[in-house]
Amino acid sequence: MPRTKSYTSDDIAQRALGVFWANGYAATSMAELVEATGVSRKSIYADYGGKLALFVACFDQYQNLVVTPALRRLEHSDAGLDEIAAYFEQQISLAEQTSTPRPGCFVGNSTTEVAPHNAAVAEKVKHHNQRLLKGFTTAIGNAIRAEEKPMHVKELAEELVVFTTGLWAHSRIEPNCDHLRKLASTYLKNLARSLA
Amino acid sequence: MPRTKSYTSDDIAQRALGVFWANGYAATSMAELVEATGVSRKSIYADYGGKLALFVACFDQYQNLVVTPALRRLEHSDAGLDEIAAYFEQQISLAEQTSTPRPGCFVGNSTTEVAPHNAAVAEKVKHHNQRLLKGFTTAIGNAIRAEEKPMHVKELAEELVVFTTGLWAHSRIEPNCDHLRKLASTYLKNLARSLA
DNA sequence: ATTTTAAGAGAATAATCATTCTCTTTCAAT
DNA sequence: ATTGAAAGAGAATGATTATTCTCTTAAAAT
Repeated sequence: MPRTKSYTSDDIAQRALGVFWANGYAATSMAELVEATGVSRKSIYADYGGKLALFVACFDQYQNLVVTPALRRLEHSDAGLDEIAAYFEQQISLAEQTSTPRPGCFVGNSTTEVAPHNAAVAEKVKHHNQRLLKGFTTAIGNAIRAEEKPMHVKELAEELVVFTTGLWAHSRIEPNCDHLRKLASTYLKNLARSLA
Repeated sequence: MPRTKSYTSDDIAQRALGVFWANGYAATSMAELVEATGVSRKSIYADYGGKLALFVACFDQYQNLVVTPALRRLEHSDAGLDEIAAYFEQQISLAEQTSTPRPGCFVGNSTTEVAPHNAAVAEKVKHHNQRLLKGFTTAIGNAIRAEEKPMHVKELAEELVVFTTGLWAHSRIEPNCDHLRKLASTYLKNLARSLA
């Protein structure tokens, strides 16, 4: 009778994510993916059909493995500025485990490298940004005292998404993670001041 | 006697810049460069030796053709927040002449796509960011009234550099330039408020 | 007009992969 | 032990594309 599979498609994508994240799409070869996943070309092609499809699947893995854990505290209805800070700290401490050139944010990298050429990737990028925006919006909304006017919460959250994109881009070539921490905390400090 | 050259090396790089900027490094072929520059392979290779060297040369062209004009007002010793706004407006109105996927910022794109793999490009990126930082630092410094404490001018300027990087990344996939304008003006409005 | 070098056109070359194919090996169920 | 699908190893295949080469054309100076 048939031998049972020793790994799932997700296993492949999880391991492929690490390579794509570190090197980008174009600079990652199938040979590297075979090596990094420990799975033969035959099986990769059987499960995904090709390099691009595998890359797209990595977005879901990135959400599961990186984004969801990082947003764990932020994605509660009572989250506030501390939970935004926790998101930054989580991602920076992750970056700290690598050295320059750091991987940065898989989504941010794909925004410039792949999304302009590929609709499926562009869609995933948009979805990620909306997820981030939603978390930031909740947190900033909660940080405003109820008796205050609603201000422009959505606007401030959008600003923060843009800043975040820039921060992870800088993280690629910034060797000093404490500098990244400083950038994040200064931004949040000023944000808090503007809400007071 | 010898025929004189009908174009300079800079002519080649200027035109190549447009292609690299729109498509990125990897997705630009020599065939496209030959077509876009109107210069034969022979001459491109004679002047630059290869695709990567040409790409690196495009950084200087980007400075000359795009960055320097955009920073014209900002790079005066008496520039202030209005001159920062002028930089944003200049770049956004440039973006407005294209449609999504927009080219974004040539330097920002290279930060994620090429700089991690290439030291020469990483150096150019760093240089550009320092140029931007210097202009922002001057402008923010001038915007603080003399009788105020010096605050953290450098820090605020660094924040703004990060935000700027993020903004141009977003510009790649944001169809609505007025939205980019809003993001920039809101940031500056809050910055002004924090200086008051 | 002739010479001389610049520059082009575009055909070869070569290298680099993504993808496919062939041939084994492995393992689980009988 | 045998069988049958699951994977693997890694050799072809094919496409793409950077780079080089050959041959021709163009124009400027004499």
